[in-house]
Parts: sequence; structure tokens; C-alpha cells
Amino acid sequence: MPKIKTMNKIDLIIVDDHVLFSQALNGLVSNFNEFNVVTVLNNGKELIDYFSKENKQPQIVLMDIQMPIVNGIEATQWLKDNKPEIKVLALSMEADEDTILKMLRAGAKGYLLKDIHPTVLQHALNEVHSSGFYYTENITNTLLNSIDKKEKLTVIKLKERELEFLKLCCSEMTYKQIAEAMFLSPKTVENYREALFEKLEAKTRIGLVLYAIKEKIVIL
Amino acid sequence: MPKIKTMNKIDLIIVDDHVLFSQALNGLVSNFNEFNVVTVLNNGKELIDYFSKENKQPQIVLMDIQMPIVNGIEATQWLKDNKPEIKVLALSMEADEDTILKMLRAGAKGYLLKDIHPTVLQHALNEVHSSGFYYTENITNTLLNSIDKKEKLTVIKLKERELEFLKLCCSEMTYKQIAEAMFLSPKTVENYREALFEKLEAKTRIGLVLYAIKEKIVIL
DNA sequence: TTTTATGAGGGGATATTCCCCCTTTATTTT
DNA sequence: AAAATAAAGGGGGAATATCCCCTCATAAAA
Repeated sequence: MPKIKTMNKIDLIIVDDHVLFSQALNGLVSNFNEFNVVTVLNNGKELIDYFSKENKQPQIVLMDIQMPIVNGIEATQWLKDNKPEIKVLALSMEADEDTILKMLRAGAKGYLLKDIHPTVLQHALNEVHSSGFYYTENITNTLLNSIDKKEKLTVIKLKERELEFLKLCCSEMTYKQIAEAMFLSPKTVENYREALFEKLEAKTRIGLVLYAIKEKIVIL
Repeated sequence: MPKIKTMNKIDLIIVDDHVLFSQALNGLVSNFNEFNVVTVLNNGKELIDYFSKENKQPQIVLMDIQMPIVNGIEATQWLKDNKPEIKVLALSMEADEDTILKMLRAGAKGYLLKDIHPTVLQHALNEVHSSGFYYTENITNTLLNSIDKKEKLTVIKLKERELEFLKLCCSEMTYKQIAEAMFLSPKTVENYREALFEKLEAKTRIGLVLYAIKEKIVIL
């Protein structure tokens, strides 16, 4: 039997910090005979380092999102800025709108969840290579949802002092104590309270606390 | 060349809802020549169903934790109760104390994170098979930590009605409105409030809210 | 039979909420 | 340059809501 030619295969790089997954994925993708895994990297930093050393360029990067040091969003942005011809296919566990949006804005050509079937991955890789993109119904729906929400979203802007006050609200301090902590008169903190009630559409201090926690302004 | 014998291999089952991962893992483990992947299942329910149909029994189950329908902890508990001779090796992304503890209590013989190197997995599988368990340093440290904490932990028990009240507290309802919602007199909800203040060491309603969110009694 | 869970109340002290009102200092707009 | 606006700080007074005691009744467990 002659040697199998690999020259016509599509080169790709896997970036994922879960070594077990990335190694296993390596085996899986290597079995798709139209693809060739050039290397497996552990995070975005390694990807950036790779391109500053190597001259070889893959056509596709299979990119995880949550990774240490340089995450998938940052790495994708870097590729868009520095190697725009390389297509990034995001491969993540997170299905939340915010993450998907950030990833697509950073330049990802597709977004897959890790619970898909291997054949879907194969199809997606082929599509990304031939058409340049691959969007599932799921992702499209998320985008649609996001557009609907955008109207009332308008990203509420809080001033420094309001933020400080809001954080203190998420404690058992009374407003009087908060006033002391902020070196203000109790009457001034009432102003902050009223301002936040309006901005955050809250009617009680509980509402402020709920908002702060939901928006991760305070971490429990 | 003669057929490769598989009869001396150690049979194992993979349970993981991330199809891409489980399939890839399948390939990986199948390459370890001392192991044979009998089947790959998507969640704990499928595992339980499998044993009610099949007579074959694997020696090891490689079990993910967060899965739909029946999760890894429940499935492991089921195996302990129904197939105690099968060894469960947990394979998860969560490294939080609570999850690890629950999994080990449910009978897992080891706990690996998904960011380990394939060789570690291979070693762990061998150890679980030969020694019956495999605990990493990581896990041991977590257990030690947990013992230190236990003194002040004492797991606060809340009654049904208290829980109901606590959830309602995490809204902008006044106690009067909560009373109406619970079909109680405002004075009775005051009793619940006082009882929770004592149990949860809170001094204000904010304290209750903070506790409820921290303990995931309410999800935002 | 005493404890526990549940439901209800009185009375009072603080805290919170919700209106109004004000000054001073920057930053924009006109 | 003058005027308008925003940002930061402070206040009076009043209506509720919250908090903190303490007592009582009943039914179901222990």
C-alpha cells in the first residue's frame, strides 16, 4: 500500500485548556479524512505565541472560550486583527447570549456547543472551509432574541459613587451606616437611593440588591 | 495477522452528555490497549436503562457530573445501590468542594478534572481497576479543607414554609404582600422572619436575601 | 408529656420610602 | 460670555415598613 497523501487535507489547530478533551478531539478530527490537526494548544496565549514562531498557517482554528491567561474571545479578536484569513470555529459549553455575541463580534465564523454529535462537527468544519461560515439554528435564534432585547437594554450607566453605594446596599448596613462609611449625610445617601430606584426600576432596597447581584456588581 | 483478542481487556462505559467529548473520549480510551469501551451513554437515565436491559456489566464507569435528566451524582448513587461491584470514576469540570464531596459520598472511586493529560486518565483507570480507587492530591486537599470547615457548617435546616417565605423575601414584596401570598396574617410572617434571622444569623431582610442567593435557594 | 411546627396578636422603636426643598461646582450649550 | 445642565452634597416632614420584644392557641410528634 502506498503512503497516504496528506497534502490536500485542510489544516486546523485545536485550542482548548481541557487537555483530555483537546487530545480526544484531536483523535476525532484526525479521523475525518479531509482534515489534518497541525497542533493542539492549551490557551489563547499559546496560539498567539505559535504564530509569532511558526510560519505555517492553518485554515481553521477550533477554539474553546473559557481558557486561562488569554481566553477564546481575546484570541479570536487577535486572529481577526493579525491573521484575518484564518477562520475561527468556536466550540464551547456556554450557550449564553452574551458569550455567543462577544465571540461572533470577535470574528468567529461559527459557534458550536460541545454536546453536538461528531458528524455535526465534521459538517461544520467543511462548511466553514467551503462557505466561510456555519451558523446553527440555535445561534441564529439567539441573535434574534438579542435584537428584541436590545431596545430596553440600553446599558444602564452608574456613576462611581452610585456604584459604591450600591455595593454597600448589599450588606446588612442601614443607610445611616452607609452614610458614615461614605462620609456623607444620611440625606445624601437617600438621594443616591432614589436615583438608583429610578435608574434600576427598583422600588425597594431588595430590588437594588437583586440588580447588583444579577449584574455581578457584587459577587457572593 | 490474527484477530486481536479483546477478551482480556477491561470493559468500561462512558457517560457524558457532551456528545463531542464522549465520542472523542471513546476514541482516546479505545486506544489505551488495556481498556474496551462497551458503550457511550448521554446521561444517568440512559445508564440506568442500560442495566435494566443488558446483562453485560462493565468494570468501570467513567461518569460526567452535570448531565440532564439524571445527573452523575444520582447515577453513581444508583450504581452503589444496585451494582456495587462497578467502580465509578468521576470525570468533571467542576472542582468545587460541594460537588466533589457529593460525588465521593455517592460512591465514586476517584475524581478527575477534564483538563488532565490523557496519560493521567490511563493511569487512573488502571489504578481504579487494580486498587479499587484513585485519588489525586487535589481531591485529598479538598477533603482536608472540607473537614476544617465542617465545624461551623452544621447545615442549617429550613422548613418548607420557611423556605417558601425566604424565596418571597427575595423580591420587592412587602411582608404584608408576602403574608397575602402565603395566606397568612402579617404577624405570622413576622414569626418566620424572626426565626430565619436567628437561624441564618441575619439582622435584616437584606441578610436573608444574601443567604438565599449564596445558598442558591433562589436563582437569579 | 413535653417538644415542635404552625398560626396569630400587641405595642413600640427604628428604618425605609417618598414627597417636597436647597446650594455649590463643573461641564456643556447657546 | 451667559445660560443651561449635570453631578455631588444636604435637608424637612410624613407615611409605611421593618425590626424586636413578648404572649397565646392548637395539633402533631417524640
